[in-house]
Amino acid sequence: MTRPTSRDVATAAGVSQATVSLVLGGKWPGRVSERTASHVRETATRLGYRPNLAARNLRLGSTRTALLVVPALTNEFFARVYTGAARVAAEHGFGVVLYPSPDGTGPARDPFASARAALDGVIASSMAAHALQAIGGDTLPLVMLDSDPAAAGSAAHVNLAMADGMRQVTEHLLALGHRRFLHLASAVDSWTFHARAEALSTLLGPDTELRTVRSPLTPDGARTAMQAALAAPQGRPTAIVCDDDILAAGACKAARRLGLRVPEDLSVTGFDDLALATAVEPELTTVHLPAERVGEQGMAALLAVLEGTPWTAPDIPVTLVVRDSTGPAPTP
Amino acid sequence: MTRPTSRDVATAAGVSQATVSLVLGGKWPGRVSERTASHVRETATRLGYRPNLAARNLRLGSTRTALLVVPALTNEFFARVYTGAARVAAEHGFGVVLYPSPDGTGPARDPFASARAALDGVIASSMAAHALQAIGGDTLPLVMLDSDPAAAGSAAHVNLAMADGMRQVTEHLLALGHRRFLHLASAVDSWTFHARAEALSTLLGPDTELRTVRSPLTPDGARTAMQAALAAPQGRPTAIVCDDDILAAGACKAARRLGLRVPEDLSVTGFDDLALATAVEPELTTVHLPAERVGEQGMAALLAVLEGTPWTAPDIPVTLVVRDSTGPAPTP
DNA sequence: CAGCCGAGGTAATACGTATAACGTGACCAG
DNA sequence: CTGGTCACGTTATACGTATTACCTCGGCTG
Repeated sequence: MTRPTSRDVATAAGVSQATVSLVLGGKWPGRVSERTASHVRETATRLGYRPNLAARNLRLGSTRTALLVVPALTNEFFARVYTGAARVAAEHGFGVVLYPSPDGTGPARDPFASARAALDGVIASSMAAHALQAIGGDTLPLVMLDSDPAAAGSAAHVNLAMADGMRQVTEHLLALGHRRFLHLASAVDSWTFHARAEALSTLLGPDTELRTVRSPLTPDGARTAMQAALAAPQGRPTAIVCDDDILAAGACKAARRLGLRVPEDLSVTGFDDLALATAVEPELTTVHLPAERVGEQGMAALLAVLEGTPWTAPDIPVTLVVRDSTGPAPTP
Repeated sequence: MTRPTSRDVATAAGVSQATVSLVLGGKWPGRVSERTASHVRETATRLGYRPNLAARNLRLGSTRTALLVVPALTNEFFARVYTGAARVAAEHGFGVVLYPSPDGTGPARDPFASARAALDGVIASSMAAHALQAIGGDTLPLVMLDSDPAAAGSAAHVNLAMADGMRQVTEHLLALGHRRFLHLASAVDSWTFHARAEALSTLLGPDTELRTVRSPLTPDGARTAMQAALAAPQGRPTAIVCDDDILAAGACKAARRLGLRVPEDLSVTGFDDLALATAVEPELTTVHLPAERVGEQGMAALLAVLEGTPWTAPDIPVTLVVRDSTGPAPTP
């Protein structure tokens, strides 16, 4: 009725529990004869034996499980980060369990208890990193994703080359003749967005104009923000640099409602390169962020930390993908 | 150096380990004095004590952890299912760990080992349900999502009212005067899509025309499928019923490339009501599927099964959301 | 024939927790 | 003064596994 234990297998096979453990653990070269080994294996499968992970974890003192802290999985970017992390984890016999930190305000409840399993380490996305440290996450090996390198201190971190991405955006737009910019920025206050904003303002020359509007990461948020910004009496921006494809899509829509054509009257760029970017029309010019690679490197970094190996890696490169939402600046 | 155990707390507080366990477990009304209880609590926090989950799980014989098997998290629908399941789980002190079954072809590797923790139960989305049973998932309490009620047998299942959703779609389109339909169906061979196809073909009257084209769930897939279908010499369909918003968005795009306006020349409907549906233009008329509720009910069903309570619930209702991608059938 | 060795196993133990079963005084009733 | 009860804890044990240390016995060496 109840699940068979290694001892059940042992008695059924007429050997000791230790032998079962040795055989199934693959630790029997020279300790157990081939004959009994195969007999044990056969008995185990016959009984449908599955090792009790809780017991094994207790014994080994390690669960081979990492906690990934992300704001929201419904954001495709983080879903892809998870996918990458889970893949690398699986290759090393690790598992990944998720802790969604609501609204990027940091963990609402104790993530270490919420993860029902004991944890070997933590991978935290930028929005939650410091909040996590405050809770005491630093008692566990920690890897931070897209976090301020200065604040990260000694902790391993995996960053995207956000500033370089912004450089590619501005160079593209400047080459197209744009001089009046609107930065449609995320309302979330994380290093990622801070780094982008800073890069943008330093990259633009003195003969340019830059306004910034912050908006929640929803299409509606983008639309209302845009309406306010474009309705302003003074010279309209000709290029909208958005922190996110969702914002960019909303911006395109808002522009068209105001009678502006994209990209003829207005150029729009995004970040992330979500599936959305090629689903809308015009297809978005956007900075492709290799989200899976962020997850992969995050997990790789954690594995390195767990082994005691020092871990460093250059920022993950990002590339601007030019599509149909950007064009030459309109001539007045 | 190493993490403190309950025994460490006990010696530090000058009591026995059992007392620590009782106090921290909240089982001390009348067994421990208020004075020592608070002293123990204080010592525990001072030492930064965290219970070893592996040990607790072993002792209790339960991990309060469920496995959620879904095809891919990057599909917003399943990300939302997870979110709902995780919320209800958290309310009951449960955790949810994910097993992404690649391509809906079923688990590639043993999911029970991949989940590094012992499991209390499994919630499997339709695509993987039977594959899961084949592996031996039926040794664990099982809840199936969107699976064939006939095949589900005695297992608890949570289904969306797909047939009713399709009814709403067809009624809407028929009322608009459409008679020639194209079903842009998913290439995935699951009950969900089978149920929809069957519903569609039985709901359409004899004076109508229905063709079916299957396509992978990507924008490009939809585009090529559409091009083939609309280029056909015989009478073009005036309404495209898509199994998915992604397909619908692709269909709209393909139509426009062929010089057809949506919805004036061609009506398009979707399923799911993803964020995409309101991001594209025209905004999609689509069947809203309450994905979070699927997750919530799935978890609730599992909790009921674990308690031995019989669990049944009516199909989760779905509602057609009429937006801008459907309109009156063109008059020839 | 004593001694030894290696092959093939087994017995014992620890991991950290939750809980059932069992003290132990103090205080009070008889 | 004795027995009982209650308040407050403690001792002991089990969960299922991995691993260390030990055992046994046949064969081989000297």
